[in-house]
Amino acid sequence: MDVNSGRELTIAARLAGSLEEEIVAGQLSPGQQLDERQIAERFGVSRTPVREALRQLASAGLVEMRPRRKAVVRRLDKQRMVQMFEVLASLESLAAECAARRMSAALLAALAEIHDDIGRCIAEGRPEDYDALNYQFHRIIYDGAGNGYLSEQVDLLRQHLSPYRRWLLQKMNRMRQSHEEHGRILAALKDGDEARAADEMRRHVRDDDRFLDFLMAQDSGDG
Amino acid sequence: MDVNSGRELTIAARLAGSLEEEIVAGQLSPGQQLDERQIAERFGVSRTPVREALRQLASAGLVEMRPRRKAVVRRLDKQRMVQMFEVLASLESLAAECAARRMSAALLAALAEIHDDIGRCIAEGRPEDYDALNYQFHRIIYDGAGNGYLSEQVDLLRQHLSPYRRWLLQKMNRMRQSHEEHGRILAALKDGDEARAADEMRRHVRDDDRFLDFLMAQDSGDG
DNA sequence: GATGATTTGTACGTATGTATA
DNA sequence: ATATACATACGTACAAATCAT
Repeated sequence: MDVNSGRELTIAARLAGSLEEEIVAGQLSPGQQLDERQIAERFGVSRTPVREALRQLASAGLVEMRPRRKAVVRRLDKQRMVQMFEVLASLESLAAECAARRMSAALLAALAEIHDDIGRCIAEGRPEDYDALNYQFHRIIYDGAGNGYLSEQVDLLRQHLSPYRRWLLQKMNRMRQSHEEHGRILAALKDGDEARAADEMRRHVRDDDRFLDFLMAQDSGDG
Repeated sequence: MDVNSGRELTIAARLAGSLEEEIVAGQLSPGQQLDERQIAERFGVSRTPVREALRQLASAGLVEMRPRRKAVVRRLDKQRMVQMFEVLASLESLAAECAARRMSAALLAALAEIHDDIGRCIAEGRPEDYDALNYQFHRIIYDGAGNGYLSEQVDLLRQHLSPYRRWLLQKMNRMRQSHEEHGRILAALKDGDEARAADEMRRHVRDDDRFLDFLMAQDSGDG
């Protein structure tokens, strides 16, 4: 959870982490303005570390900063979101491909276990646990890919998309279908079939994309 | 060159751009320490915007900042570099795949022209122009992919790798082979063959990767 | 459109932590 | 190991620009 509490980081770094969490969790919603002074007061610090944290988040793509304007939580339009899902699908697909080649037996077992957990979570009607378990499923595949850089990038991208993904999953119950897809990915990994693993994963993530497309066509899109 | 001179950006933003250019161009080499005060003096500003610029670059992955230490230009170890090339190959492959589907005839013509330019550049022995032309070749494919986010991400990744790529190309003459590979990519795009375009592109970028691997095994690796 | 209030951008001083003799 | 030198981290002050009236 609070990754920063242990080590003695700078205030700016802690702020960046906290703000990032709030954005990802949806407490700070896209389009919202971020007042430096207000944030500084809220955290009981001066504006200097706040500014540095904001600039860091801006560089990470979570907020937008224009020269003399308030920073705002970045608002993704439909097109960009679809584009990001397209890239996410490609990266996850790469991860699955690498994992099929390099994944350890232990990790594979852990993956199977998470898959079962998700199955139980759905059967017993506890959708609130789904998000975390789903993340773990994918996370294990990143780890199994043995590519730390890929891991970081995919993680970042998922974080950026998470506010919207959450909204997506809230509105429609895609969990059942998603779980079946997980099953196919798992099977491909067990077989060590790189191409099939990559393909199933790409399809899996792209289904989320199509859903999003469908949903945003219903809600009148943003500005 | 100085993209920022036109608009009225903040000093911090200008600094971030300038420092990024210097890092990418190799004027600031990996591992080098960045002294806030020294940079501030060099650009004739105070340390505040320098700090913000450094934090931005840190978030972008170009420099490393640890709490009370000097910021240093990020030094990529061999393993990480290989991992980054692996991701780059995947993203470029995705771009080629999308481009095969969506690329306009005009862009395709431009691509063919650049390809010929590169051919001339090699034939006439002007290797100094190669880098820029090579970048243009790839750049046109990103544009043709019609995915702005992908474009940005690939661009960023190439920038991060460019110091090492430059060193790579200086040491060995891979241009001729690279040009042949470009030819195959171009042909696949003309045929509108998504799978082949993606595959050729992945192979093309991975060849750079293997080269790097080979080279770094010769020079005694860094610490 | 002009003016005042608010907010961002930059400079600088002090405190705290790091490296070194 | 202690102390000295030094660089960073943060806070505060002021200037410049934006927004609202």
